[in-house]
Amino acid sequence: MGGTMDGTKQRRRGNTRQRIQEVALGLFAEQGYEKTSLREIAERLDVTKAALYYHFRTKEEILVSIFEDLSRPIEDLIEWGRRQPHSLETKQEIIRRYSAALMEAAPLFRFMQENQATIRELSIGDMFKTKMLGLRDILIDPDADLVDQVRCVSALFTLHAGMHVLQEVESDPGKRREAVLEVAVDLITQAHRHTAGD
Amino acid sequence: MGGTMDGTKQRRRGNTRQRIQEVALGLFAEQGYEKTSLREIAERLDVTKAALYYHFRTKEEILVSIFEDLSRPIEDLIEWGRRQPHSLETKQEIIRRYSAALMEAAPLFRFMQENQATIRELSIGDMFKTKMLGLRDILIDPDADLVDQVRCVSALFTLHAGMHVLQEVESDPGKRREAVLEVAVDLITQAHRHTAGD
Amino acid sequence: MGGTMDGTKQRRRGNTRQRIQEVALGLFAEQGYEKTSLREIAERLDVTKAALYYHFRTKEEILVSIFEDLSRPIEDLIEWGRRQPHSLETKQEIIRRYSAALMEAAPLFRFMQENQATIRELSIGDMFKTKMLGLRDILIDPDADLVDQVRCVSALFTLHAGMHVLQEVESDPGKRREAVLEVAVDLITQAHRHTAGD
Amino acid sequence: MGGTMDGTKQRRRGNTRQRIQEVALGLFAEQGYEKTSLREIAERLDVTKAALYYHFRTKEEILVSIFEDLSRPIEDLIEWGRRQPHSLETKQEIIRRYSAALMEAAPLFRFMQENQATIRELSIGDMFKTKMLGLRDILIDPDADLVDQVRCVSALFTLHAGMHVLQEVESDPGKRREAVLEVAVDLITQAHRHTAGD
DNA sequence: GATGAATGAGAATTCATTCAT
DNA sequence: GATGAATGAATTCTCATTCAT
Repeated sequence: MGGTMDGTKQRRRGNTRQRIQEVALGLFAEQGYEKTSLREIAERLDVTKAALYYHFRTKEEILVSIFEDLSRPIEDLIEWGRRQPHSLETKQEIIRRYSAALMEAAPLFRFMQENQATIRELSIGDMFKTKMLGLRDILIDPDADLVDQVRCVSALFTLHAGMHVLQEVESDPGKRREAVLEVAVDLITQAHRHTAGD
Repeated sequence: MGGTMDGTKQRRRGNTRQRIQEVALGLFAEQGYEKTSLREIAERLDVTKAALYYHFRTKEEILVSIFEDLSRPIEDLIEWGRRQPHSLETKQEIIRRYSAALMEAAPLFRFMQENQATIRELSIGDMFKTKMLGLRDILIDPDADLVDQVRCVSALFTLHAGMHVLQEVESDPGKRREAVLEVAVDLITQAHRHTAGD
Repeated sequence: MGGTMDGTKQRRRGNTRQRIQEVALGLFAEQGYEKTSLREIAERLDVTKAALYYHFRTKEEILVSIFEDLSRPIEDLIEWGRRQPHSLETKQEIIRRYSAALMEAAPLFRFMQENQATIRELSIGDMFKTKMLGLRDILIDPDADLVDQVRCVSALFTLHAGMHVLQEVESDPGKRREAVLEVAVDLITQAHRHTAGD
Repeated sequence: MGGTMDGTKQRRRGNTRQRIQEVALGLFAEQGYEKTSLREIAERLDVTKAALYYHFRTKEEILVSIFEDLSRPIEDLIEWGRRQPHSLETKQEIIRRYSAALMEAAPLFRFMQENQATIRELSIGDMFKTKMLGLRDILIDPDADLVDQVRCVSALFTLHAGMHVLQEVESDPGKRREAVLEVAVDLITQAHRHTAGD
């Protein structure tokens, strides 16, 4: 009251929307979407539930907005990939960039991996599926052997899952990521070679 | 069968517990654990909610009982694996048998994959984690390169995820499974060769 | 199974009804009537809920039967008191015998004291009230001063409540009872003297 | 009152919390705590059950809040008593004031007397016990004869119980209270005289 | 940009009770 | 003398959502 202003209350100005997204994503990733209530989100932000409704029309919209904001890099990547020749180099680069994008938005993707059942019912389920199919179409040659198609998918899964596993074996996330990346690139490469006869 | 009467109501006798498990697993896999209410399960069985509570003490107990019953083959497999030499042949056989076990209890494992966030909070989360670590300890050589360790984990993930993907590319589940299996075995084999110098 | 018989199962023969009453009273006194479920009673007896219904028609009937069985001495006491002259000696004797009767059926009376709200709604509420009025009519002279009437009621309450209090001050229940008895007799005596001018 | 509108719906504003407490206490006292459901309370207030949960987190919290609000005078009394000399006059005054305090919050204390079993399990059980022990410590001389200690406790019980009894004998609550008070003061006085040799 | 008060729908769970065997 | 299986009605409680202020 009076004074020059600073500190908690003031910093809040205008970025409540984003703070909601951050806190919500944190809780969604930690506990799951259904187990996270709006009350909990509001409490952690020290606002009322009604305040959330000023910024978002529904609970689902909070999630959708997070997804839209955080998945843009992946969208861009796919866009980029589409315009490249489907060469081995491109594929390898896609894998590398995809891995980087996953890391950037790690909580979101952890959430998506652990809440597939929920997501399937929600609108982002379709959005995500569409994106993944876009990726797949770049990586997978439609003429390829079924086994090689599986390899491509496996590469993708390896990236997705690799982030959260093996934490006891290797604690340095950088090294872990590198190893995961190597396996993924390897799988893609094998798949490509068989088909292209390269 | 035979005798004075049969039909729906009579056949029910004594197998309600199992019917609950079946229906519940179906719904859990389809909609997720939290989105499936006991009302829904009861309605589908044409009994009252209270009847469910005669057979199980909580909603969670229904899930736990399903898990315990259906995951026994995997437990047996791990037990078997532990007593074998950690040779390449053993590892390959483990992968093959594991794949078969996953298929046997496909709905359960689909459920587990799609509801990880839920499961993590529940008691079966720990049970499952323990089992997976048991499997990993058989497949992974502790001296192996980190990359090869990732390959082993990747093989496991490929099996898990492979069942539910690529349905548009190859509609025959048998062929799909074979392809998935080949990729997994391949990954395991690569990992083993590097380490064993075979 | 065959043999001479002994031990738990055999001893049960024919006295299940009574065992139900005992266990039920124990739980009713400990936790209250409403918080004690038939499931709990059955579990403690290692029989099924349905077995309780072989012996009693309702939950309330269990309580009623306990009350009827255990409050008979008090009924007898009142009967006896009615036929005596309403002299001081009689009143003192009534108090003494009543105190003894309360001790005999301590759990029942503890239960009744701590569950008055419940009992009021149940049929034993009326039974009990009738009995207490009977007692009162013997102890209280209708011509007596209001204050002396209160003294008589107070004597009764002192007996009822005195059993469960002062446990920290005096751990010997015998001494406690004696002290309580002395106060009660004293109150009755005062009340009688004033009225009778004795 | 003044302004454009009034009447039932408007008057409600802002005092719902208190109205819940009033209605709840009424029902708790009439029927007992367990037999009173939140549905009943809500219906009587013409709000939904959920509205109760906006104001109180649990059913128990409703009771606790009532207890805290209504038992403050007693707390104050004990505080006051602690600072006085433990003379006969103080003790008599305590009894008088305690009696007045009981009348002020009669429904609460009737409830507490008739639902002891319930209260024992709830958190207010301990709060109440602590208060009563505080009172006792003022009234009872630790060197006193056991019988005199009983007299003090008996005085307290007489006050508590006296309010609800003898309604058929004397219908004027004022006179009843006076008579009860006299007996209680008498008991305290006797106890004090013996010990102090006054 | 947010709050206070409330709702309607629904969740899991518990209970006394019933009845064919 | 007792059980196994089930029911119907109720209970406490939680949630996403709304809206006047």
